[in-house]
Amino acid sequence: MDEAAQSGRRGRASVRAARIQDVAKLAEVSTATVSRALATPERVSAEARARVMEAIAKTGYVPNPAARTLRSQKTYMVLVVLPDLANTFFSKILRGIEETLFEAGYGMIIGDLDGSPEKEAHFAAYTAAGRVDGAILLHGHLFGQSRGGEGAPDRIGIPLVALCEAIPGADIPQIEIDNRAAASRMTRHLASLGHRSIAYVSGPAGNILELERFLGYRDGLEAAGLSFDPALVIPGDYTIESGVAAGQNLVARASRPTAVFCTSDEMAIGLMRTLFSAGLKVPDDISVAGFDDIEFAAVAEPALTTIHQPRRELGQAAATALVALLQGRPTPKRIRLDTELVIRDSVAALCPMS
Amino acid sequence: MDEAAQSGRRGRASVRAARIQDVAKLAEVSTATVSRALATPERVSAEARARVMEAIAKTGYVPNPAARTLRSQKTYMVLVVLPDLANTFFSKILRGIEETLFEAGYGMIIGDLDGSPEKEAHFAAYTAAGRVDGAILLHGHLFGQSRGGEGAPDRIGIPLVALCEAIPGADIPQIEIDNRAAASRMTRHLASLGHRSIAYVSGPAGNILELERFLGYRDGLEAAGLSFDPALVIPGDYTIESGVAAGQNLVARASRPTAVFCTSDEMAIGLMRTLFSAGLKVPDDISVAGFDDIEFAAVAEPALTTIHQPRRELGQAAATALVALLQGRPTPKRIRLDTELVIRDSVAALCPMS
DNA sequence: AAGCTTTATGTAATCGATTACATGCAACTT
DNA sequence: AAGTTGCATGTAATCGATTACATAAAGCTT
Repeated sequence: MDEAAQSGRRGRASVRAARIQDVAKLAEVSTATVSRALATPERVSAEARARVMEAIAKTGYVPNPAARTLRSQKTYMVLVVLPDLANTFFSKILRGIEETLFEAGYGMIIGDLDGSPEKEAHFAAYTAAGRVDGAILLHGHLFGQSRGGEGAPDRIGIPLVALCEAIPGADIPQIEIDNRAAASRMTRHLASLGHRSIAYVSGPAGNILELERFLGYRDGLEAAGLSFDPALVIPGDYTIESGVAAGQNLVARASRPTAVFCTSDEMAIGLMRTLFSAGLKVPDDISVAGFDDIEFAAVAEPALTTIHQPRRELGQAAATALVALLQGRPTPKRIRLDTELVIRDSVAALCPMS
Repeated sequence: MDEAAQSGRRGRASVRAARIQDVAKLAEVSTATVSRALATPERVSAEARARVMEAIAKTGYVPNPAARTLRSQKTYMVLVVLPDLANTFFSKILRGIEETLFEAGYGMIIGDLDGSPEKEAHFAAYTAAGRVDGAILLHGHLFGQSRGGEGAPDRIGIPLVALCEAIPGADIPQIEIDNRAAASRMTRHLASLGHRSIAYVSGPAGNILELERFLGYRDGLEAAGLSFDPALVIPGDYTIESGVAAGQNLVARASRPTAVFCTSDEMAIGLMRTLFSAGLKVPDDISVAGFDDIEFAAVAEPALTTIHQPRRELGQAAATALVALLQGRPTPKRIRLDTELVIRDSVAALCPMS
């Protein structure tokens, strides 16, 4: 049952990878010296180092990660857990994470929950099994424990960082934007254009982001001297489909709000779709605002007024914090990056006549 | 320099993970029996197995992947290399891959080239270092060798599968759609609606997908009795931005085609954006077709006529093929999945008057 | 010059699993 | 009853690195 023979590849790529022993023999030093030449070059004489490097180049030696991990108990791998990879909001965040981790010598494993929380257990096992040195969590809670609960100990035992969705009660660094302030800002922007009836399309119930943004929406209403009307809150879950559904909800109403604040661009785009199909015009008949500033926001028709999140920077900040933790350095418990109100064409001043 | 003490976590999560020895001791068997109870249960007596299982449950034992890999030379990890994670086209493919790999007991590492081919070397090192058992390549060529070149041996030495972008001359399974036929189909569809001047927004030069689709475009023209006009080919690279640029190109022209076939939905959406900004109406003034059928295609304004690719199924098929390879089973060299022409609102019949 | 430090290197234990080989015992054959 | 076969299990080698400890040589101190 020789694999190489069986697959008919013998003699091709089946040359065994070089081991540290091969390098040591070629350089006429011990394996310890080879290892040191790579990890702590200053502790090896210049000539020995040169011979080792030459031997490495000649053999094409690459340290075996499994052996290295087994001995040093370090995987140089980080797990990134996110709720939905298909959500374009995350891709640029991942970029930021990946590039920062890469520079620090870490690889990245992506754990896509794909909307099914059961999968979380699967990825929690990754950490438990020691497959990764640390994890960045974008999905709003810790492994194992369903939710907060007075200082429950994190049974994971590896450094964690929460990104975007702050985890209440967890004693780990949190990297986020000020969702509440941003939502308030957008609500006030709409109000400042004369809108007095501003609907709100929410995120998933119980979601921390949603909580914050909802509070911001209410803050904004209050600051503008508008009263809160529960009938203007339409449930959503950040997906295009829920935006479409919210649009249908809106279209079916006898009296409609003049502006709609969707807490994700996906929902805003889905919602606009429904409005168009119903013959309504944006922003003439109704203004629509989004949140996130994904790539498609700028090219939507009409171009979407939204809140810009520094996605790449968020990823970088989270990765930087995690690497600090992994290297035993301290890191701030809470990092907040600034958002920006991006004014495009989907929101217009309310015509006094309507 | 005790890490646990330093980070102040001692006594919390710093309980050492259970090893196979701990389980063996508790179950009063040897480590070999524990290992066998997990890998080949039928070779262990029922009672021993029961004791082992109980001990595993009690200790929460999870085999150390590094140790397992070191000994068995299997990582149970697969690398997926793709050109651009931010391209929404890939996310559902990844889903299909991930779910299939997961069922087969494999994990997935994502290698995002992020538009910079240099990164390929980085991920090639993953395979060389034995971090993964196999790889799925979505970026159109093999590692190391820049391009084809008469039967160059794959120096990687691990099973590979090409997905979406067939790799010419490579002796590995290819999973794809019939890009040529699909492009031809769309071109004929446009022609059948009376369009005689059909522009083509291309993918990146040299890209295999692009090659195929371009051939399909020409097939379609020919089938419709239309002659090919090089002036109607506008360069693109599948991104929104290049679609925007293609739109500007179009707008600037004195005489415009009546239909534009964009070889990605992203480009189609970007292009429509530019047309709107220039005061043109889709599909009244000009018809626009896409390719891929990403999520946003259905909610674009107007909804995009495009080619639907079975993305999840493509991912599943690729993963299935790779797993077969990894397990020494044969797998077909070429798998082609069907596409579908999705007719929405961005393409209209040409008004004879114009 | 004896003793101490520093520097460079080698030897071998170690990480935690898998698995080839050995062993003991029961069941079966003739 | 002796020999054969097969099953369940244990012993120990092995994967390929890192690193604690040992050692040797060179440089310093007084």
